[in-house]
Amino acid sequence: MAMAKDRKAQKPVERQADAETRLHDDHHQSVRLWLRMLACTNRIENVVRRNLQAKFATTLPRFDLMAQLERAPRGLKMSELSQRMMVTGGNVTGITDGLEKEGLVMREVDATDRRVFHVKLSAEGQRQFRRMAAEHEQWVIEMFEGISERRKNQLVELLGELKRHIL
Amino acid sequence: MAMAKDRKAQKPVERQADAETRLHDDHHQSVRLWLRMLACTNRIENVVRRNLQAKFATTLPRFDLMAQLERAPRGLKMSELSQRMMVTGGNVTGITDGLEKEGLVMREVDATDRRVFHVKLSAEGQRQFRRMAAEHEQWVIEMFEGISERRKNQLVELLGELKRHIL
DNA sequence: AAATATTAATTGACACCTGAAGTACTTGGC
DNA sequence: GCCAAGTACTTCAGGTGTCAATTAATATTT
Repeated sequence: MAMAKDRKAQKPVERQADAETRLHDDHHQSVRLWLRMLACTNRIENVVRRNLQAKFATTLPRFDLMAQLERAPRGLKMSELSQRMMVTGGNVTGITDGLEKEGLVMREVDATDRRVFHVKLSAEGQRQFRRMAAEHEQWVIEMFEGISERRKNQLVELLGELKRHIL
Repeated sequence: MAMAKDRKAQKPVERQADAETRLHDDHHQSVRLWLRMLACTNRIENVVRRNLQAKFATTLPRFDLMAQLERAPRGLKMSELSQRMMVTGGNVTGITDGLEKEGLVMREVDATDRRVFHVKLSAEGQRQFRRMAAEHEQWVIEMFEGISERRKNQLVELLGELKRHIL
């Protein structure tokens, strides 16, 4: 992706000795960081997606939704799912429809607010998710197994800070 | 080998729910790392996508394809685009169709092999891409601007190693 | 040269995802 | 009580993405 040629800073930046140089380098630095992160994510995501398809005939979004529900035995509202999965509401509706049709999740009406649904894993959904989750963990571990424990810790820490910063 | 939980007793502040919320305490560190990376990537991607839509009425895949072409003035084959964008060939066909219809790219036939196309940016495509790329760079820089230079360097380095390992 | 295999790109079926518009319900001010 | 504003979810159109099957051209084998 990306990268325009050098671009003069448009922000009022102090003209210290090497300010411009540092800013200039920073441009390339951030974009490079972003592209590299994106490349890593895409590769891992592709592997997980292909494995889910090949071994469980399911998809990443379905797995993701079920993973959210597994942590919330009392169920989650559609809006909560939407927020946690970082996707739009309309999307959650579609994925939930599919899973419900297959009997893996169910919508339960709220006692006091008839607009909201509480989505839960069915017994079958729980069984299936647990089988998938165990394998999923192995896939991820294998992909990261060339990286030392120490570096993984560094990455977790640095990405944690990044995550906090970008809100 | 268990991970250090960062459940700081300090802050009763509710954590923003996201992909990482699916974590159990006993999940492997690699899974934690993966989900955190995914969360960061998703957030940044969402910002870029929304900006591209709002300011240029275009999309991330289109931008991505044009970015690849801008770096290859002699053009790229469909298969090369597919490989560099890390998506399937069928997908590239669709995106290229759209851009071609809008006159931003063109397919040129190969002199010796009539199966291949060389996709190039049109003059208009170049103009438009350069405008977008400049802004895109700013968006990325702004999102990363809370992170120190040193940490960005560390991230670039660590992600580079990760990228090499997962092939 | 003819038959076969390989390669580049496209197509079609299906799932995902967004943004905007629509429906049903609840809430808060009067 | 009424009604406007807000909330929870769904629907719809359009672009993105996969895989598998197909078409067309080139390479290889015989």
